[in-house]
Amino acid sequence: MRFDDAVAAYRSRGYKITPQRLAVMRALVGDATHPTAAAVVERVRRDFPFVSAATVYRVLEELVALGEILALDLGNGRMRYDPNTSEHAHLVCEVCGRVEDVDWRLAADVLPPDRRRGYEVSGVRVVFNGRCPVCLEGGDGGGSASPASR
Amino acid sequence: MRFDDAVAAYRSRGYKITPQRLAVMRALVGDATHPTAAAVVERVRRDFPFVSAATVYRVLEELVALGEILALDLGNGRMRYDPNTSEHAHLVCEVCGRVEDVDWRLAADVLPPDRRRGYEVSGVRVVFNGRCPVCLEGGDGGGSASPASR
DNA sequence: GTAGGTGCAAAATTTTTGCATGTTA
DNA sequence: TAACATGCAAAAATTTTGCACCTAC
Repeated sequence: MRFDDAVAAYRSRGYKITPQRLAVMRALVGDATHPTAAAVVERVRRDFPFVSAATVYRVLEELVALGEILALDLGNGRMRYDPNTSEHAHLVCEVCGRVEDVDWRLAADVLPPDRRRGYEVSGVRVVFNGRCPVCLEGGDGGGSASPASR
Repeated sequence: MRFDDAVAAYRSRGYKITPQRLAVMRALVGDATHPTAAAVVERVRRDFPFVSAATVYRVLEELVALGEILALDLGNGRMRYDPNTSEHAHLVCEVCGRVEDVDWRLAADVLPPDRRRGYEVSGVRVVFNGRCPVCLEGGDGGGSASPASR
C-alpha cells in the first residue's frame, strides 16, 4: 500500500476521506510488523486517542477490499494486516509469533493444471513456520516465550 | 491419521482410551472434507448424542499434539481438521469454502538459506485460493453461495 | 443539506476453562 | 481407588452490527 494510492482508491469509489481513514492508512504505510487489528487500533490512538475500535476494523476491511492491504490469517486466531501487497511468503515464528515477509515469488500456476481438481486458482498463500533468531538463541527445547496464540 | 496409530499414541502416553476419544477418532479417519470443530461435534453426536462440545475440542487438541491430525487455519475464523498428515497443500474455494487436499509436495527447504532471515524453518503451509468447479459453474461474478466465512 | 461515516455498546462466534462428578485402568 | 476425563456453564477473545448522532463533500 502506498498512501496516495489508497487515498485515490477511496476517492475513485466515492468514499469520503475522513480523519479516521487517514489515520489508519498512516498507521499502516511502511509497516512490516504485520500488526493485528488491536495493534492498529493502539497505534491509531497515539494520534487520535478516541477512535472507536469498530471504526478501525471497518477501515481495515475496506482497505482489504480495495486491495490496498492484505489480511493474513497465519494460524493464531487473530487477523494480521500487511501493507505489502506484492507476491511474497511469510515466515512465522512458532515461539514468539513474529511474522516477516520473505521475498519468495511463487506464481499461482506452479500448481500443474492436472493437480488443480477443476479449480480456477487465483492465488496462493505460503507460510513458513519455524523459530526466529531471537527465540533460537533464547530458550531451546519447549515453548517459553509468549506464543502469540489466542 | 490411522485409527490404530492414534489409539497407540494415546496408550503410549498413558492417556485413557475413552468412548469419547474413540468416537472423535472414528469421526476423523478417512475424512477428506476438512471439517470444522463444530462439524466434528455434530458427527460424533450421531453415534454419541450427548458428548460435550468442550470434550471434542479437547480431543481435537490432543490429536493435534500427538501429531495424528493437522489443525488448519485456512483464513476464515474457524479451525479445520485434517487427518491427512502427509505433506500436501490445500485448495480452498473462496466462494463456498470447500477445502481439498492437493498432492503437491514442497519440502521446507525450497526456501533458499539466504532468504530465511535467520529462522530455523520447520514446516510450510501452502494454500491455493480459487473457485471450485461447482462454484464456477453456478454464479460467476460476485459472491453468491455461502462463503463459509465466520 | 444529505449521503455516508463514526462511536458506543451489545451481539455473535468460536474456543477455552473451572469445577464437581463420573469413569478407566 | 485414585488419577484422569467429562460435562456443564460461564469466561475469553476477537470481530461484527444496530442505531443515533455527526460530518465531509
